Amino acid sequence: MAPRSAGKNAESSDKVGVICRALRRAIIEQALEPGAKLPEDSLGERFGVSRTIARHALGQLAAEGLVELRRNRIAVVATPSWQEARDAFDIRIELERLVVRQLAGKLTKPQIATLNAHVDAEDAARDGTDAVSIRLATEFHILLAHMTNSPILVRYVSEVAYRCCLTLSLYSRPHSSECAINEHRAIIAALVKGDEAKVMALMHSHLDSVASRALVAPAPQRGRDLLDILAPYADEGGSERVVKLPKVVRVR
Amino acid sequence: MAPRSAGKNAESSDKVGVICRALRRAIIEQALEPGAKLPEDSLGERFGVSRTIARHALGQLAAEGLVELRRNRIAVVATPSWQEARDAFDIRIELERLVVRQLAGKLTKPQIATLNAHVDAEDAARDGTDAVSIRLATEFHILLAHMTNSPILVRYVSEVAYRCCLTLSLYSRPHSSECAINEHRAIIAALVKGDEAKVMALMHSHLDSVASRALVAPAPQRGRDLLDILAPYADEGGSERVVKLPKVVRVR
DNA sequence: GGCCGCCAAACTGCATGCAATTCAGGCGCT
DNA sequence: AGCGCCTGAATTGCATGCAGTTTGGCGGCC
Repeated sequence: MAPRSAGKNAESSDKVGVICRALRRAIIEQALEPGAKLPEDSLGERFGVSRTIARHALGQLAAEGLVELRRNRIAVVATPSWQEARDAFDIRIELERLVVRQLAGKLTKPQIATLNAHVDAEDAARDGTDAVSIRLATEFHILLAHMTNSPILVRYVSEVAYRCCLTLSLYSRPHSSECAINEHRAIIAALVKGDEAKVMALMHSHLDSVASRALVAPAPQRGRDLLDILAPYADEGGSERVVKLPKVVRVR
Repeated sequence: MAPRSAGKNAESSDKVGVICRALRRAIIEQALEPGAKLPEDSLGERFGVSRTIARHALGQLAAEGLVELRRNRIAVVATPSWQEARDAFDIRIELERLVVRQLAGKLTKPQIATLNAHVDAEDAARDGTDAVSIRLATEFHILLAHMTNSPILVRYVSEVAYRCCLTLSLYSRPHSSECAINEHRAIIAALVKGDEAKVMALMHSHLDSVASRALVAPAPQRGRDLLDILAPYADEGGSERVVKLPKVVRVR
């Protein structure tokens, strides 16, 4: 219970951080869809900074996997493959099991209140847009991570949760949030009760159900995926082996 | 076994990537100790690039937790607290259990050969410097992660493994590698045999033993830790509440 | 001697400029 | 009409320059 460093991470007080946070939020609220272009100029202009800063922000987001950066090409919002989405959920399950394992029976009263308040907010937002519900649902998990007081865990859970959001907006159109909210409440209850095994199982099944609701089919063909299919053949090895094909595929 | 995208990540073909890799390696080989200063100028000069690029590289490494970036201050190699070290190992254990779970019984012959060759290399390096053994031991784990063909898993395992290296160089001076090598061999054997539960247990105990060998004591006082102890009291909240104290503490 | 404040050097924060590359659309050819 | 080339506009890669901040050491003062 001893307060560890809740330290601000590297990006939190400068303009780069502002841009990162704004873009992250735009991405998880699906205002920016996967594949959306992010030119440095436009970003810089929009946020009132120079390209240098916008570029740096894109670098950070790329390191988090939210943005794809290819040399000499416009940055785009990442478009994870179905398999990557699945992988992200697998990792997320393990990380969040770790979170609730550390938290079981150790929550303070104010923490419990905070969690309940958050779920209430999720409830209240049920008749709002999907974007907001998704964001709130994700933030619930990040909130839990924060309560471990482990900056590393916070970072990884946040990142992977954002990535999962991204895949949700790619592979699952309808978002039914009521059940998720109930599951959140169940998790809080089990955490308070301190039943470690139970809460780990709950979290597991919660995430697993979100994942399987979202990632139902391997969906080999969906939307603009032709390039994804081609990608593995094109980017193998270090030496820019380029697949030569007639320019048939056109994105957007 | 279908080959997924083994895609190069964002940083791998430009000068930024070169600097990042060089610094990462220098850090895990302890050529750069925790706390070492990394001025943008010097880096740029050393690598023949401008400050802009060096700065960008530092940003990436900061995102990975290897470097600490404080506004208007020289970047330094990260100095994780003991608790952060412990957290990193906890996360690492979960992630690597996931790795070997995915890999159990699914290794191809060439993969097995690669792994064996690597452990042989570890063996051969036993009478070299500690730095090299540590690096090789870490690379064994990253090699395993690569074989899952999951770029996300590779990224997280690599990051957290590097962080653990960093803590090793902080909190544990002597490095006994023989047992680690044997444990690596045992893991390979169990992977080949396909015994999922066994290999997960092996990996768990392997990492746990490394961790407990390294992080024996809570070590509240060790080296330069005064600042770490003070940190939680100083950096709480967003608004730069600075602890005012006579300049007694001096680092280096 | 020890402590405080000041000042120059060092360093970062950021914008801008130039070269190189990619992109898009039009033109000519078949 | 369809296909390919070619050119200008858009965009990135990177270095440099300037302004603001920190650092560390020197001199003065107690």
